[in-house]
Amino acid sequence: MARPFSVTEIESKWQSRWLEEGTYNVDNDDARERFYALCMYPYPSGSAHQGHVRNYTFGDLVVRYQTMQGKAVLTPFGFDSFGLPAENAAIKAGSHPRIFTEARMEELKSSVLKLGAVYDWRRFVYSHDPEYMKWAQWIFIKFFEAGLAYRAMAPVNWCPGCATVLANEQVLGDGTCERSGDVVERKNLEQWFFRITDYAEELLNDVDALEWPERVKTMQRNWIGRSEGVEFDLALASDMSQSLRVFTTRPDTGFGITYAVVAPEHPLLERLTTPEQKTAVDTLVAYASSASEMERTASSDAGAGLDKRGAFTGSYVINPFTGEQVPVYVADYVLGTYGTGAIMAVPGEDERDYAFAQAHGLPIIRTIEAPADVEGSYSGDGPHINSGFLDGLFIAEAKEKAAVFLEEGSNGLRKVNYRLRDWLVSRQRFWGCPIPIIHCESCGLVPVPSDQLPVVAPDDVVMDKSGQSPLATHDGFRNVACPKCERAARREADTMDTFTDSSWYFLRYTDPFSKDKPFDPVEAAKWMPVDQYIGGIEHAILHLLYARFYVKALVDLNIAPGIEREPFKRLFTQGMIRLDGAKMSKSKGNLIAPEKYYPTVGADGLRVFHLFVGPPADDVDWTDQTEEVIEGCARFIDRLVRLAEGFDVNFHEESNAEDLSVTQAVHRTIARVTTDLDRWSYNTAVAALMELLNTLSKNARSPEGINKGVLDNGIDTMLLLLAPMAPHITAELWEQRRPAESSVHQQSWPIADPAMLVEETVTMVVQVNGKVKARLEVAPTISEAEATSIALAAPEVVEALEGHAAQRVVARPPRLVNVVK
RNA sequence: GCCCGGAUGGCGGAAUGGCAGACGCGGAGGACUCAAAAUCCUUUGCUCGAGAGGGCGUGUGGGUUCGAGUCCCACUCUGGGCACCA
Repeated sequence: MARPFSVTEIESKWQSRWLEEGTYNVDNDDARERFYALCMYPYPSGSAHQGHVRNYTFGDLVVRYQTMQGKAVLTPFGFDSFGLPAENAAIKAGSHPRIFTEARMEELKSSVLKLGAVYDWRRFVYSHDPEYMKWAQWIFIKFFEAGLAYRAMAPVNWCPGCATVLANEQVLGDGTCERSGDVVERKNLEQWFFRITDYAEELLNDVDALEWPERVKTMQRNWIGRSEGVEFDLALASDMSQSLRVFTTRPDTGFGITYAVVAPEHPLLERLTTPEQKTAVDTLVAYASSASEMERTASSDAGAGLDKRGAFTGSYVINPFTGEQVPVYVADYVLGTYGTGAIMAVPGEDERDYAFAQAHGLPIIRTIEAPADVEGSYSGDGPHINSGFLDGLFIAEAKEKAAVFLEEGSNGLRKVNYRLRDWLVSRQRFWGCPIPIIHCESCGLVPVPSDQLPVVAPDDVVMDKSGQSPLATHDGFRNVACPKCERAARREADTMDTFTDSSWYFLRYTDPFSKDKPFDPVEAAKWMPVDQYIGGIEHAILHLLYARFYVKALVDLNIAPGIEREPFKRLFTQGMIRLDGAKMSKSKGNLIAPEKYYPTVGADGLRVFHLFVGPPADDVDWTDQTEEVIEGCARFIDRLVRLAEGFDVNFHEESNAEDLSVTQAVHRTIARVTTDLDRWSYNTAVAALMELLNTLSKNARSPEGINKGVLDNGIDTMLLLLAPMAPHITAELWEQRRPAESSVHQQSWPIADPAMLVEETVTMVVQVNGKVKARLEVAPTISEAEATSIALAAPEVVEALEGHAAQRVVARPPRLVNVVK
């Protein structure tokens, strides 16, 4: 494609100018209104892929647009540079993860620069920077001292093929390892946790006020999974002084309890098991804790449809509602980690209990009248039956009465439970931030003194596949004197989950200059919360939840006093790019590198494509047609260049009616593009600019020509409106046309003149029975009576009425009149 | 199974309850050219018709309304999230 200008020359000229002049550097004492625009902290995966391009195109548009709106825009960049892929690559090549990571950081940085995205590079932050690690560890210690970080035994995901522990997100839905495909096993190890559950209630409540996509908010709510219920005791039939504590959200169904179930891990299981049942129970427990654990819980099938394996313990408990004895089972469908690890089972109203009762021949009693066509359990509302003092009541009222009953007689306690678990933050990996704790036999867990931070892993570590942290076998690293008693002690060998790094980087950006603290709360408060956060939907739960937790905790620990408790005011989640139906990603190897477009359509052309291809939130299918659409976007830029350079343009002196309508179109476009950019409708904003270009060029190329001032104003306005989308060519053309003025990017965003938005005439549609019969040019101020009378007088309407009188006339001046025959 | 989205020309997509298909891609025709590319112009939902013009049309079936792509009900298909959380 021959283009009317040199893409590479112009783009590299402006890119180096923005970089050298620090055009988008912004100081913390800037007097303008502030705006914090942020794209999610990227993992340095090498050169950018189209997903990055899309992300940074949107982010850069926001930065440049808000700058033209007169704001001081904070636009930082950095890297989430710790992580397993670099470690695996290093093991394979016998190299060091830092070498891989830093090479890839350079690649991605250069990709981003070639896209023309602008940042305040003085604020550059990356996770494996010792300066950053120091404060990451300092925060960990603060969490530890406040009891927010603790150690406990926990089951972790172990991949036998990779001989390493995996993060939850690396385990696929079917319980296999995303890399090797092996079935992931469960191992019990002592691990570090953050007490995120302390914040469950606040994390849930604060979701409501966030300006986030509704589906992301829903996903967060579901993940936290709040449920209200009652915890109470089921007395053992053999010894009424002993009891089994259970949790239920449906106390109203208590008359339907026909058995109870404890989890295989339940501490009381051994005592509940009678000698005759011991073999059956042991078999079940062995099965539940076996290597195929993940196969048991993870399934593509509905949970209730899974096999309901279980065994009778030999013991009985008393149903407090009926006084009857019911058997206690052990079953793996009850989780040891939720509620009390034991349940009352009500097969009549619970799907899972029903399946279990069917499989084990246990009685099923309905306690709510179900519609006639319901087979199996019924969880809907209805009057209670077979329920003594609850008979006739509906769920809400019955729940309340039943709760009071349990409170009075069975140690009942109303309780709220969450699905959310504490955050397991330790990783047996090398390429992460070391946990700054020393294990001392006499002093216990001792934080590394702050003057010894950061704890940095030594380079001469052997990274093998033993499965324990490579740091664990490095004596130089591990052996250390206890900071308290100075006796021989050992350093923690685990590193932190990389999600901890991305949980506060946006705070460090606000003040990366502080040497004596992670960030100055006063400086951070000037910028926080982030006004516009932009990223992929894949982070809808984990990253966003963790970062929200971090900020709340940092405020409460007085590390970030005065900062908004929610870090991200507005979130936009872009759609993903798909190739042949699969998400485009490095790991799938189905990338279309943006580099190939820079010499041809340029960054501007590629950016306009990403804006124009469809709604920013929607997924993009990369197809055969895509290349042609990208070229179409470059063609749009070329047509603008030719028009701006006066190619084939005719002028006339006096300004005429056509010129006025062109100027009106210019102002209408200002109004449309502005509202479109504000509501993230970038595809229609580009369409509006294409339309304006069509109007300008049509008039300028007509034999009568156009008034020069009108055309110049039209082109200048287009350059301003297009500047955030195609920053290079607009800067170049602006400089050519107005060499004495400052850059297009330093201009104010244009404002539509309201007088120019008023049209002299509008087309009024006249319908008969909803079918369009006539179009009339009328004044926009036309009255209802006037509109009605000229509509009825229109020949097409008279004809359509065939002499009948109109039954009814609906007039919506000035746009429409509908005559009902 | 539960919870969210989505379904509009050949394709990507536009449309505060008021002219369906803006804008672009692709197609067709033309201008320029020895020719091609590039560029520019015209045209392009389907269908009947020589034409004027008519009929049909936003996944399906109902409903509300003078009027529905848009609102309501019931489905179908499709994408995603969660998934034995009591």
